[in-house]
Amino acid sequence: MDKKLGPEFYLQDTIEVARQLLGKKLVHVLPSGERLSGMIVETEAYLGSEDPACHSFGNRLTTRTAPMFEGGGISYIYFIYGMHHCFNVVTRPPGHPEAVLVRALEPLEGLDLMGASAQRRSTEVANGPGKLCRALRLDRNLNGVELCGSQLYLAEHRELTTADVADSPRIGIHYAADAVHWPLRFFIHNHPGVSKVRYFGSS
DNA sequence: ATTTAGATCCTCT
DNA sequence: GAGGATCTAAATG
Repeated sequence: MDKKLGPEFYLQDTIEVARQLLGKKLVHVLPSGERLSGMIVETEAYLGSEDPACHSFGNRLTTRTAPMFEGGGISYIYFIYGMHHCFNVVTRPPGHPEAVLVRALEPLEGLDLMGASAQRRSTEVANGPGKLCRALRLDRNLNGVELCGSQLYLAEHRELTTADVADSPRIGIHYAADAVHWPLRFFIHNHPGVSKVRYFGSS
């Protein structure tokens, strides 16, 4: 059925992975067997020790950042603002603590379980990093798990051309000095599932 | 339409 | 003890 991405995919350059994740499908199979999935429509690259916006800036190795120091192909999920989780895909070989934040999904399977309804359109239940974790039920129990497994994985879904992909500075990293302006956010141009941003226009 | 405030807790200094 | 890779609701112009 699903054509899973192989381990090699995750070892590539982080910016390359961030772009290529657009159009891919993220799948979470619950213990009950029910499937929650969505197409990735927005990502951000975090470039490790040289990136002031990255949790692993300056090779900061802590309990939280440890997954990023592992080899690419596992998850990095952290808890933030006292109530939200953020899901990342770890990239590159061991020792390069880099990752891609998945910021928004277009739900594909399990819409009812994600809280979609007539009132709440499916493109609004996972259009943000915290919201997508709630929709797919991703939390710290899934931190550091393999993304080629049967529980949580990524798969091919839609082929995109370079014309489908837009970029912008990353969101919510005002503390990150000059990196504030780096164009490391990628999203599918004109896709309704992309998160709403009130910085300067990027729809 | 845009801005502000509150929720809420884990991680690091 | 401070602040955060966020979200929602409520207040304001």
